[in-house]
Amino acid sequence: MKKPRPSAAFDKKFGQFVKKKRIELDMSQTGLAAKVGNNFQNISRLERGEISPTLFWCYKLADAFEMDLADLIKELGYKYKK
Amino acid sequence: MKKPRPSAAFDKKFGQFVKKKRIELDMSQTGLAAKVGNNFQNISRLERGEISPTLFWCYKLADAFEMDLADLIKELGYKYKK
DNA sequence: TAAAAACTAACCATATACGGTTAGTGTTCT
DNA sequence: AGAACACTAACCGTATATGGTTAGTTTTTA
Repeated sequence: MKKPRPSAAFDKKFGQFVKKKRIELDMSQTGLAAKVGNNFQNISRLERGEISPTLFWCYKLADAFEMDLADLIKELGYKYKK
Repeated sequence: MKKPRPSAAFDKKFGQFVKKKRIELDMSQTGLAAKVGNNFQNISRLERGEISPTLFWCYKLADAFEMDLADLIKELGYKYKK
């Protein structure tokens, strides 16, 4: 068993949130990928919490969801505690 | 001349914003690094726009600044245009 | 002025992200 | 049933991030 990234729990929660949003907007992973200039494999990995998205990535996601990143973050509601 | 990352302009702006915030709060790069569990070299790289921080990273930064990430993003005021 | 601290910048090794490919599963549609 | 679509999951090669080291410059402090 290899050790998880420090961001593992956060990434998983964020991925689930993205998936929920995407489905609410009736988009496929392929469709979302096209909007953010990425491929559907990475969308899949993101939603499963396998990767830690950059802030820039998240901006493009928010754009695809037609909302401000600040609002997306607020909706996510994750509170980081050291 | 090697081609810049697509996020280059964004990263630079974010880095400048972080630097401004850090100085306002009278923190050194070393001090900030300690708060976010990182090293000062990476803070330097971040501020110079050399790297593209993960969303998780940004959460810890916001925490070090004692503010919500959503508010930090709002203050940054960057609007991504595809 | 001299020492200490802060920062930039290169380099290196390792970890993670990324893009693409292939394969397999499940669902929907005709 | 068969075809098309959506998704997961592995693999591989390349790019980028990360942590650490070293060196050099600027700024602050004594």
